[in-house]
Amino acid sequence: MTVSRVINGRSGVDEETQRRVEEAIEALDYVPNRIARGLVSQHTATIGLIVPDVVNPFFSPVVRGAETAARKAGYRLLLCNSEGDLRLEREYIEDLVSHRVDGLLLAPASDHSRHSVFPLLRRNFPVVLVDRSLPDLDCDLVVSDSASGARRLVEHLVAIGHREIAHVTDAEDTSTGRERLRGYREALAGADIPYREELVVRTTVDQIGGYRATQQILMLDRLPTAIFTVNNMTVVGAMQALRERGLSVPDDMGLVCFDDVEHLAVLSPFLTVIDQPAETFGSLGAQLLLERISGKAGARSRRIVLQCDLVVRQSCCSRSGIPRRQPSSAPLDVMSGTKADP
Amino acid sequence: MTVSRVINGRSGVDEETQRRVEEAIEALDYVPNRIARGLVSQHTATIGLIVPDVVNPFFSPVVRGAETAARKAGYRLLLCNSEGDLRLEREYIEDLVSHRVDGLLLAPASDHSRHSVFPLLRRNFPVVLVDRSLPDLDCDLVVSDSASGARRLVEHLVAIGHREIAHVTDAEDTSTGRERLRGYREALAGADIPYREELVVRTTVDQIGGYRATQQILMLDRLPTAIFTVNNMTVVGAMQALRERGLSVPDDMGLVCFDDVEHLAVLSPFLTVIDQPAETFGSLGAQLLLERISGKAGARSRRIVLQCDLVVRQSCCSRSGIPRRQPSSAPLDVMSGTKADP
DNA sequence: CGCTTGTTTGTTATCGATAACAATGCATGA
DNA sequence: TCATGCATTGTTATCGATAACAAACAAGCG
Repeated sequence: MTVSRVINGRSGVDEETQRRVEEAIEALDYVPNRIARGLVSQHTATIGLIVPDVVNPFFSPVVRGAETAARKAGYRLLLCNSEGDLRLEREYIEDLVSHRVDGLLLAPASDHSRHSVFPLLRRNFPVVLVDRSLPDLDCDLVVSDSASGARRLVEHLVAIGHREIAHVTDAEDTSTGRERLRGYREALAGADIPYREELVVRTTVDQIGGYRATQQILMLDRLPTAIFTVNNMTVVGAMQALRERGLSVPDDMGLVCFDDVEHLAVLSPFLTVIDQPAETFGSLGAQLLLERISGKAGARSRRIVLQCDLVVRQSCCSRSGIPRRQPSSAPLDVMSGTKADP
Repeated sequence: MTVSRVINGRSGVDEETQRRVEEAIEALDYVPNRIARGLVSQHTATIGLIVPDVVNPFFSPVVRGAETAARKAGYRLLLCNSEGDLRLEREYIEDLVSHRVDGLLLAPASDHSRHSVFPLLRRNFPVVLVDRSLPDLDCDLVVSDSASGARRLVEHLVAIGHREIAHVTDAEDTSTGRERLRGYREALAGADIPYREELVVRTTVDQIGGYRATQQILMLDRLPTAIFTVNNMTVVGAMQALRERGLSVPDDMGLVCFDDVEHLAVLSPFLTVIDQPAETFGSLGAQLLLERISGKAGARSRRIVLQCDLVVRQSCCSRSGIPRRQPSSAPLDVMSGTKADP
C-alpha cells in the first residue's frame, strides 16, 4: 500500500520511506502492472481501431491520426486489420470487447457491419465510425462528403469536355460507394448527360476489382472518354488494365479517382483526384471517442462530415478534342498540381 | 467456477447445467474479461509494435505483416508510432512493459535505442528488432542486406555510365544508413571511382531532410550525374529539390533509392529502386517473437538477413551520353519495370 | 451396510493494485 | 496522566477468472 502511494505520488508518506521505496523499485526493475490497475478502475486506457487495411494509403494516415490523438490523451491503440472481411471484423470486435478496450474506432467493411455494431451501442459501449456510415444506426461518426466530392470530380470532367464517363464503384453495400455514385449521377444530370447503366461497373474495391471492372468497361462497343474509380486501390487496377490494352492516360482515356496518395502526389503528380483529409478522420474520430468514453459526449450522436479537395492534375485533360489545361512538354510541367511543399 | 468451466469447454459439467449457463450468458450479454484472465495466467496475448511511422510505405506493410501473423497465433497488436523520436520511443517501451505485453517488436529509431532495449533483454523480456540492428546488442532481429542492396544499386548506376554519384544518407547513427553507405563505397571502390567526401550528405531520413540534402548537393561546383538516397522519404524531398531547380529526372539527373512503393510501382513505374520485402519483416519478426514468447526459441539470438531486389526502371538511365535501357516514347514503355500483376 | 469410485458443484486463495478502513506511534494540551 | 489529534503505515476486501481443493451425492461392490 505504501508502495502504491509512492508510485501514485500520494501524500502521507515519510520522505525517508519514499526514498527507500524508490530505491527498491530501482533495484528490482519493478514496473507497476496496469492490467491489475485496470481490474480495479474498470478501464484499460486502451482503444481499439479496426481498419480494412493499414497498407492502403488512405487508411494508414487514419491510423496515425488515431494513434497520435490517443497517445496524447494517455490511451493506447490496439490495431486490427479486418481485410474488409465481415467475419474477421466481427471476431475482432468481440476480441476487443473481451479485452475491455474503453472504446472502438471502426472503419466498417460494409453495411453488414451494422449487425456487429448494434449490440455494442445497445449496451452503451463507446463506438465511433470513420469513413463509412452504417444504415439506421445512431452512432458518432466522421465521414467525408462523398457525394459532393464525386459531383465536383465529374463536373470537372464535364467542364473539360468529357461526356461519356464510366464509373467503377463497389457492390452498393457501403455508404461511400452509394454516395459517390449519387454524386456521379447528380453531376451527369446537371449537365443533361443521360445516365447509362453499362458505364457503371460494380466490383470489389481493391486492385484486382479495379482491374476487372476496367476490363469490362473496355469491352464496350463505344468506349467512354474517362473513367472515375471509387478509390485509390481500384484506380491502380484500372491503370493496369488500361496499360495492358495499350491505352495511355490521359491521351486515350481520362482517369480520376477518390483519395490522394501523398507519396505519389509529390513523386509523380499525375492523377486528378478528390483528396480526403485522411489523418483528420483518425484524429477527430479518436477525439470523439475519448469524449464519449469520458462521458463528456451527451446522449445525442455526433455526425461530422468533412469536406474534401478537388486536386486537378493531368490524368483527364488531354483527350483529342479536349484541351489540356497545361501544355505537356517540359519536365517542369509535372510540378503543377503538387500539394506538398517542404 | 461452473461458468468458467462452461466457457472454457472443460469436462465435468452436466448437460442441463451447461445449457442454463449458456442461456444466462446470452441473456446478460456476458463477455469474459481477458484482462482478469491475464492476471492469473500472467500473459496478455498481446504484443507491442513500435515503428517510426505507419504512414511510411515501408513500415505500413511491416505493420500489416506483424498484425496478421500475430492474429493467426491468437495475439493482438498494440501499435505505437515513435516518430523516430528516442524519448517517445522510450516512453512507449515503458508503457508497453507496464501493460504487460508478452513481447516487443521494435523498429528502432537509432543506435541510441540500445539504451531502452538493453534493460529489457537483461530481464529476459522477449524483444525482436526489425529493419535496423543495434550495436553490441545480442537480440533476435530481421533486417535486410543493406550493404549488398546499395552496392548493387550503385553498381547498376556505374554500369550504365554514371561515375559521379551523390549519396543522401542519415546521421550515421543507424545500422541501415551505415550499411548502405558501405555498399555505396564498395561499389565505387570496385569501379575504381574515388570516394569524394562532398558527394555524401548526411541528413534526417524524412522528406525535408532529402530536400535539404539535395539542395546542398546542387550547390556543388561540379554536379553529380546521379543521386542515391537512403530511403523512400528522402527520395521524395530530393525530387522536390530537383524540380525546383528545373532539373528533370532522368534527363538531367539520375535518381535511385532504397524501398519500393507498391502504389507508385504500378501507377507510375519510374524510380529505379532496391525493393525490400517489407511485409516479411513484420510477419517473420512476429514469428520470431512468438517463438521466443512461447519459450521455443533457445538462448541464442537469431539474426535473419533478407535479400532485396534491384528493380530497374527509368529514373537513372537517360543522361546525355548514357544510353537508356529502353527508348522512351510510346506510353507502353511505362510498363517496364512493373512488379505487381493482377 | 459401509466403503470406494465417479460425477458434479461449490469454496478458498491467487494474480497485482488500490479503496476503505484500522492500527501504530508520537506530540500536545487539559 | 490520559484523552485527542496528526502523521504514517498496515489490513482487509475488491476487481474477474481460475487453480487447487473440498463437498455433496449417486452408483457399484464385497
